[in-house]
Amino acid sequence: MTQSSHEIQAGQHAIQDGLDELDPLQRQMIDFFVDGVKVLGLPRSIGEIYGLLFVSSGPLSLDDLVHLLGISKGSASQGLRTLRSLGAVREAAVNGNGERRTYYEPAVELKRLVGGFIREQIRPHLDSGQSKIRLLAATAREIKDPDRRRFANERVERLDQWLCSGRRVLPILQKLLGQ
Amino acid sequence: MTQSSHEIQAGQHAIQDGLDELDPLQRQMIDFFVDGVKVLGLPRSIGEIYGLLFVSSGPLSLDDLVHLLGISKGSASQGLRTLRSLGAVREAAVNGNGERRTYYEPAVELKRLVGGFIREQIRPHLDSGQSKIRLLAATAREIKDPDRRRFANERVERLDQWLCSGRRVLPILQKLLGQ
DNA sequence: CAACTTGTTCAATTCAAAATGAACTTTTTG
DNA sequence: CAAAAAGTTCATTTTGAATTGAACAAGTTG
Repeated sequence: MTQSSHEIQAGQHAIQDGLDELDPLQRQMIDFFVDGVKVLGLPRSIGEIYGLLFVSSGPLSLDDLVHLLGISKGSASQGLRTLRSLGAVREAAVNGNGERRTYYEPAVELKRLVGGFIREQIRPHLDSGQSKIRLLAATAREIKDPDRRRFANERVERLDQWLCSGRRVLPILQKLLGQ
Repeated sequence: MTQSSHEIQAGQHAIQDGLDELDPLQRQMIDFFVDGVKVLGLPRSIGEIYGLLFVSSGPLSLDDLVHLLGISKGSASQGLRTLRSLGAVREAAVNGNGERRTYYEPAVELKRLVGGFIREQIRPHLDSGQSKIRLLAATAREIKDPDRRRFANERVERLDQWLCSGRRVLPILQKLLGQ
């Protein structure tokens, strides 16, 4: 009786892998998140996965996602990895008896989601931006012509200000969304 | 003497359309912005255009961009359109005599850039999100089973809170970056 | 008005990112 | 230990978005 539980878990699918034994609400919600993650520059499959978890009242396994969404095991695995790294899903405590697969449920607190996104997607870019600015500054210093050099320095300085503003704002943003 | 001026303008190119008579600083800066706009989900060409304008001490015409960056007239035109709509680029007052083409210079105040991005890219998504949530709410109301309906309403309500938080934060963000 | 110049539009093409699926590792269990 | 289940990895394929380029305004000039 290895696979008895996932039928009970969220109660929405049979064994066949047709991609659409989803009810209207589930589809709408998935669409919502597909669009949502696109805005954030994340792949559609991640929106589908998170969306389905978000409308489901119980946790789902990788297999559930594969069957219900009709996506490949590869996509599901990678998608879950990313969502885990963002802190957008967590492993659900396994209720079951001799249950070996892991079940996932969504993190639904905006604070946590925003925090994860900032940590994983924004900060790294700010950091790499910072180091690119250092290189730019070095290159600007090499310029012979004084006028051109002054102008270049001005612009590099401007970039630096932008990044600083960004850094300053992030924690505030996080705090404001965490109310 | 229709094209005498653009040589003087920013002083960096001959008539030939080789894509790289760019100096190291220009290339580095363009790379910086190519990466930057990718994060924002905008196409590479837009990063190239804005980046080149940003390092140039004088305004540039569409033709200048085409020649210096080695991109098509189509890309340059579309890119400029987007940048204009974002308020990231403005037409420069034409100094010249009988000059017919328009020259562009970058907006370099973070406030303006962020403002344009919010107005053009974020707000529309928040709005369409809002209306999708209304549809979701309607669908949720249709659910027969009381428990499932209650859960669905909870989740839809949660989404609504997210969007509200987003709306609340945007103006604050804008103010903070506009210091 | 005919020959240019400047810029836009949009169907066709190109290309990078995402999805697939088969091979692989690890763990379980009879 | 063999067979099966759960999940990961990664080379190939797919697909959607960006880019191209040719056709098309619109405006200018002799």
